[in-house]
Amino acid sequence: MTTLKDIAEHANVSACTVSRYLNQNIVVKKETEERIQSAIKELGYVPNVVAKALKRKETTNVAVILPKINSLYYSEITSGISQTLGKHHYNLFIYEVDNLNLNENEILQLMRENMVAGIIIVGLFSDLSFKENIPSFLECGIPVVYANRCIPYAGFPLVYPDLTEAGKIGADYLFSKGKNRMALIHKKLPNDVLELFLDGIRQASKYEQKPLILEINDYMDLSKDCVPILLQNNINSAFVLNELGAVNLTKALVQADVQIAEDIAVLSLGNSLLSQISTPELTCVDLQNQELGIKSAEIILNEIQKETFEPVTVLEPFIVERKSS
Amino acid sequence: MTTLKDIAEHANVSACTVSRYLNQNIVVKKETEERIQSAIKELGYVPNVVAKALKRKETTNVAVILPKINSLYYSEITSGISQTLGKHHYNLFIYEVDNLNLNENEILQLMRENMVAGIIIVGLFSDLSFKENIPSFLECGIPVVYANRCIPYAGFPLVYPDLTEAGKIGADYLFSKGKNRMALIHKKLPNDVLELFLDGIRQASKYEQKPLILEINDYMDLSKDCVPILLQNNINSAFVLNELGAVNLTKALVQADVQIAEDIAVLSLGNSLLSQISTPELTCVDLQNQELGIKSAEIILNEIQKETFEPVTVLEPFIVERKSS
DNA sequence: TTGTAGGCGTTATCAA
DNA sequence: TTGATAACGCCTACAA
Repeated sequence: MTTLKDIAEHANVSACTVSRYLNQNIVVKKETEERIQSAIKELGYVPNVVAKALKRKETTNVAVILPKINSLYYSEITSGISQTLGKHHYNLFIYEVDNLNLNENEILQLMRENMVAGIIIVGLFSDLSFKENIPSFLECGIPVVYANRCIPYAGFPLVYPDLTEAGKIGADYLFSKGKNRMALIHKKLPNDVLELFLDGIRQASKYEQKPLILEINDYMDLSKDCVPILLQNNINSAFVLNELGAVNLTKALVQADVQIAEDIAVLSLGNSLLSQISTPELTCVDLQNQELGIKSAEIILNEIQKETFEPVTVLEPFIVERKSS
Repeated sequence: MTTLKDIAEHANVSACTVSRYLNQNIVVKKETEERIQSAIKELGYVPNVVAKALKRKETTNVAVILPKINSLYYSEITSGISQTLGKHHYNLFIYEVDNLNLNENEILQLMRENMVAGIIIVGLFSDLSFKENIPSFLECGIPVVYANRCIPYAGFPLVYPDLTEAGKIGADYLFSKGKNRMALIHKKLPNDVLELFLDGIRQASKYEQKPLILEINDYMDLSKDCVPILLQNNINSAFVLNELGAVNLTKALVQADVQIAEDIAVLSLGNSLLSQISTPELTCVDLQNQELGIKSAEIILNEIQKETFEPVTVLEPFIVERKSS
């Protein structure tokens, strides 16, 4: 393994000259530079990032902590993060909490052991895991971004989509299509998060409409447990706050001979491949997952490098019109 | 930051005793052990993995190199890898080649700089990137697993699904449903890979059937460019070697009033959420993506720790029956 | 513009 | 069973 010292000897300079030349673009005599360069090529020198990290007490590794990677939702966010980190020559660690079998303190220990430069915690917007642990992360001097959770600012940077705006533009859109009896369908969202959407819907309807709120779960048969309720209540639009739920509900409606869009419009929250390949293709509110990742990464890099950060970054959702409404 | 030395002083032993106690379970006097333990708790010691890596000249970080993470295909594989690495206390670096803007040599350099313990290269089975570079990885002493590519053994471990078997069981299944005029539809698969499937199909049909081979791409309108061909040729089953392609073809067929399963059976290659939410739900050949990840990780860990490896690991695909055939 | 020397936190070697 | 010492490869005062 070729080291800096080898290069130095081969180029007849000191190790520190090589180091400075390599790291800080500090001015070096032209002739020296050439000698160093050719030594590097000749000996095939590759800097040792680990040694550098030990000395500088900081790595260029950023950890992303998420429930699981194998979902379009999380992998889109991750992709945004990966893009941005890559551009800045940072490496990306992935920690899947669901697979790791570690509690939050053990994960903190893992982060410290590995001297990660920063941590991006990503969850569902209904999920608050790690929130209580962030102060201990910060105490250790590890920058954190808490992504995708809509909570009040509490001392660490937040990045999340504007769920009230999502509710508003969703409702606005459905009303504009003449749909005035809306069902708001969600999958185990806690009340405070649901309230964000409802706020938006109230704004859009000027408080004149109250959507029918329906909670679904993985074990329900939507055909039996959901569609009849919609029909009995003369619902003509369903705003589904869960993309897979929207796809499945659409299926159930089609099965029940409901005309999607004409009879009941379906609007899904989230714009992944799922909405696109559903039959009919789903109109949706795009929450900008990839952008969420990009922003999260930008913020953590700022924290790492400049030690300052935007406290709260809110992403604006938008409608993508397709066939289901 | 508390170091090993601090613990040593606090426990009145030498640093090396602490180190040995922590790492190798080497016998230590009960009393000493207790002193060390309490010092660790009292001072809140967290080992420094970076320093350890420098000294030992090896990290516990494994790099996964893949085209992009935001697809169900790659994220399932990644999830399998992540699971296994996590169990063995290894960390997972993700490098998205499509986002990285680096050529293969630069990526090699990145791996070396970071002293990764091993590399898992994941691609489509039709893609051979990095193949030529693997010898240089190995020269540097970095273990590599080349996952998902069906090539002859060439000195480094391979993990891939048995595509011939996939062709065989797919064809067997379709024949068993009385479908004797098959179209084999693929998306820019090179001939050698296509040939693997065809081999399997020949085995199943005892060389009596020749499927109609059709190549699709992202810019085609399947309704116009594909469905008519199937109808003109009296095709009654479509084996689609691309999951999204299968979903889209199914849509196009439904649009053309073709009865899926009765008129034309659709069989997709790959069993992600896409097949499940398609209408009708797609019968498919499951290639065991997650298992592919698990196996790849197991093999790289063996390479790293025991310096031996299974040369070739082949995964057996199986049919998952749903509604489309 | 360049060099010297010491240390980042850990482990390996050798000796006790 | 334990300790002293010297590295691992790099960076950074400080000095020249």
